[in-house]
Amino acid sequence: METQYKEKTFFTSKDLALSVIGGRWKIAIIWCLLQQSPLRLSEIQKYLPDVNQRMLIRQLRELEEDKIITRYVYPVVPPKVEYELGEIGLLLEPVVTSICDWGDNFREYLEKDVNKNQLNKI
Amino acid sequence: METQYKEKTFFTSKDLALSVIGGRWKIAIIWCLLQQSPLRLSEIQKYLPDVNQRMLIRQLRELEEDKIITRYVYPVVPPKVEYELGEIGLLLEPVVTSICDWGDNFREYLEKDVNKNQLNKI
DNA sequence: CGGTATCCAGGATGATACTG
DNA sequence: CAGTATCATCCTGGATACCG
Repeated sequence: METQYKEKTFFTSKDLALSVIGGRWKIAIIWCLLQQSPLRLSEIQKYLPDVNQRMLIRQLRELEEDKIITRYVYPVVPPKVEYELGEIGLLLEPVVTSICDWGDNFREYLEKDVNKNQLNKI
Repeated sequence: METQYKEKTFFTSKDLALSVIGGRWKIAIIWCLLQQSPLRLSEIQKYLPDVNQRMLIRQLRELEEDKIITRYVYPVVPPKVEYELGEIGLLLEPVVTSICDWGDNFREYLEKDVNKNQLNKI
């Protein structure tokens, strides 16, 4: 999902939000930066081993473009770059928290379901 | 994004949640069903005119598979099908709400930004 | 270290037409 | 109405090579 709000004029709040945070790995990236901040690219990669580097960088760039995160480049050798949530990015904490909470509920729900099925087999 | 939790063994809560609700239009669909329920396919399409029918149906099927929504088929002519959030799907309300709230914040943030840029031009 | 460039493959998404 | 089938396109992922 690409950033689109610059080209469109009308958006509901959910459409606007989803156009920014709906990308494949964006919530995961924001989750990382809520755990620890700032983070270097290599550190984000440790948090998210399933994301390949190219995709990770793409999503980071898009988040940067939308001012969700800030990218700090230190002019040193070897290069050092740090990522950090910006003002509006930090406000995503309730979104990430509610998603994680629901994930917990869903896990319990799945386990209840497993138990039910096992009972049915008796 | 496809449902994956059936094949994988280890998941953080966020990964589990995202594997279920991370699909391109799933949050939007859930948003619809929180506005009004039950809904027929054609009604969801009115809520979400940007989603093509094939994709909408796919995402509905995946959500059904994961027990987030329930699909009721009435054996009438012409066909009548209704969609409704299930027990665990209803618990997604805080997720959708927090996303909408953030969207509002982001919109304000963008407008502040526009004003700043206009001031800079003076 | 933190990228970019390229190629290739597969899956996700979209547009359109068609059907029971 | 609620889909399915088909075809085209875009997004994503993996591997690799290379650079400042």
